[in-house]
Amino acid sequence: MGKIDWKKPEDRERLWHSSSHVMAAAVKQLYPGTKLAIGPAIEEGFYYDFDVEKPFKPEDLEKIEKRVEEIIKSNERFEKSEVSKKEAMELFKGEPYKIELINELPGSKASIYTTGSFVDLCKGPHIESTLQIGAVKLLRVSGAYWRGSEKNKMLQRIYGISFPDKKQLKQWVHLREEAEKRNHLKLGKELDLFSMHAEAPGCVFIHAKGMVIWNALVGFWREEHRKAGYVEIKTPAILKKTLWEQSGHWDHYKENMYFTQIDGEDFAVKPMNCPGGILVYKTKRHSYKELPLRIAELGEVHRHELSGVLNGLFRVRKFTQDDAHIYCTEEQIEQEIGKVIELVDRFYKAFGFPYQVELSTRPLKAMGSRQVWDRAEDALKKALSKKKMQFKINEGDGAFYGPKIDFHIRDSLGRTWQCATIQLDFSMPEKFGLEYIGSDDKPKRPVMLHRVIYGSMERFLGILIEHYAGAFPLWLSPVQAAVIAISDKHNAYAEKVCREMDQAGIRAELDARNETVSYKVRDWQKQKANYILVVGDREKKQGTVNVRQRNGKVVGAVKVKKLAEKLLKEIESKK
RNA sequence: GCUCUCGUAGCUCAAUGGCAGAGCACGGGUUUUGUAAACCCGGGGUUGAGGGUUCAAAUCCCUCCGAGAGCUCCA
Repeated sequence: MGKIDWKKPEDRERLWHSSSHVMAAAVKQLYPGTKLAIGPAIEEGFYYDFDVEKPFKPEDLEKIEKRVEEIIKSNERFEKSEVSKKEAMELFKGEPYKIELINELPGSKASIYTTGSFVDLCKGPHIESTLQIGAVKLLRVSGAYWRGSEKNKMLQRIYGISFPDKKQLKQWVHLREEAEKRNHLKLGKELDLFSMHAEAPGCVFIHAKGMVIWNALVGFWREEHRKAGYVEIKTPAILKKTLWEQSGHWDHYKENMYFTQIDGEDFAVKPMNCPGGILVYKTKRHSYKELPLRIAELGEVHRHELSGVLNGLFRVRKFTQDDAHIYCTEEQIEQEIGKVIELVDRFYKAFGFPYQVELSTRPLKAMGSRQVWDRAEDALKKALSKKKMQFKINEGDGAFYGPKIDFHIRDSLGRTWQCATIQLDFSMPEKFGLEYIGSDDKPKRPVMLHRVIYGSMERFLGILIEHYAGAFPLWLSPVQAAVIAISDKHNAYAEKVCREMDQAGIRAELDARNETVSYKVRDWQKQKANYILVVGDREKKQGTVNVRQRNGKVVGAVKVKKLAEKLLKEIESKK
């Protein structure tokens, strides 16, 4: 019997796909009326979709898992055979989903796999025997639409994962528990960074400590944008319906917008910042000499997302975009894209995020001429190539008004997030009749570039919490130094140290509580303060603090001034 | 929006039809502390909301609200 090579993706796929068959077999044995849909291997594990009368309960999963284990032990072989479509139809009589699939098969044959008494329509490949599945765990059950369309019936999907041996399962479970410890909702509560309330579903309440991180992010953002030649504006949240009709949001985005009436007139809460920004652009005549105009806005937008898609800080209804709109000539597109790419790279390097780039091109229903699109796509490609960027092309995935570049960062849990995006827009300038005066004294239409880097401040904060597991680098950390007085005799000195650190520009917090040193050290360690400074008689006499690093290492006595200098350097380095 | 699961003190959780509890946190006191939890005492609840079944409901049923995991969606 061949060995499963865990490192080979194709072997994992064989194992998982086979496991899904075994699970389907178990379900069929336990619930004979069940209709089978499909059961593929996925990135991590497998699932099988079932059409059942009653949805599975968690207890059912245990039962199914037990039966799966029994089937595995019985050493069933995976046997492939080819039958005619007609035979297949006969074989899968009473399985409407399989019949639908058979009907769509090209040619006259169908490939089937038999495992014991279980038969499935399947191309394979599979493992040889169920004995090769060393350990299985069924993870969860959820609804899933047949063929992924909400118009179809909702089936019951069971997710699972399997391994060649039990030890690997144990490791995997352990890893998952570790990952769960960095869950941003949990850490957000423990570290007092933010909260969410039933009174405002999908909205975030950012606490004082969370705001420290937020402001550090904004500070970095402002500094980098200033250096990159941006100016910053602020536009209102509530704007008249007529503006949204003009921008096209009324037609295309109404479902996701919040509305209100004031003095008998309709208003909408902005879901995007561009129309407001455009009004600012239009307050005066612009010359070609001013272009490119880079106008940034930390814009708070509201989008009425479906209740089921809300997800902690990752998907919210009210969020802050680190938006910017660049108005430029067509000739300037390439250069401007290049500059945005550089900016994005600088940001992600600062946080240690690896990222991938995707380019989305002209969709079927596109606005503007093919030539303009070709030039625009060309400009995007050239800008990427010039930066020696590897990128994936998503044909036809662009917005209707222009092609776009997306940046996907990978977080510590291995999930990818689309954060930064650069979108070319020929549509808005048209709709709003934007102009600049060219060197020939004739009015011209500028191209508009929409871009974000963090994407959403709220989501980026969530990603950072998990990325760093709550242990923020010094420049972002809410409490950079906690000063612990050994007894209340030392409170005055501790307070002095705290003040000195504070005046040097370090976020220091005094802990003069009537508790033991151990208690306070433990507390600050849990709060992930970067440095814990213990002061008692010795330190008071020498004008020092006793430094303990976040990793638990006690460095020893350091003069207050020296420590402040060292920390400032560390903050400066953003490490 | 759809499917499943969940909602008990500020937090983490217990109580499975029969007196709503524990630890932490919080308040008061003792203690004056040297690097991951000192000790004693105390306050704290319309069990998410509303309705129903029952002699009796945190527990069973229905509706609503909220959350989590998925599905669908994602300018």
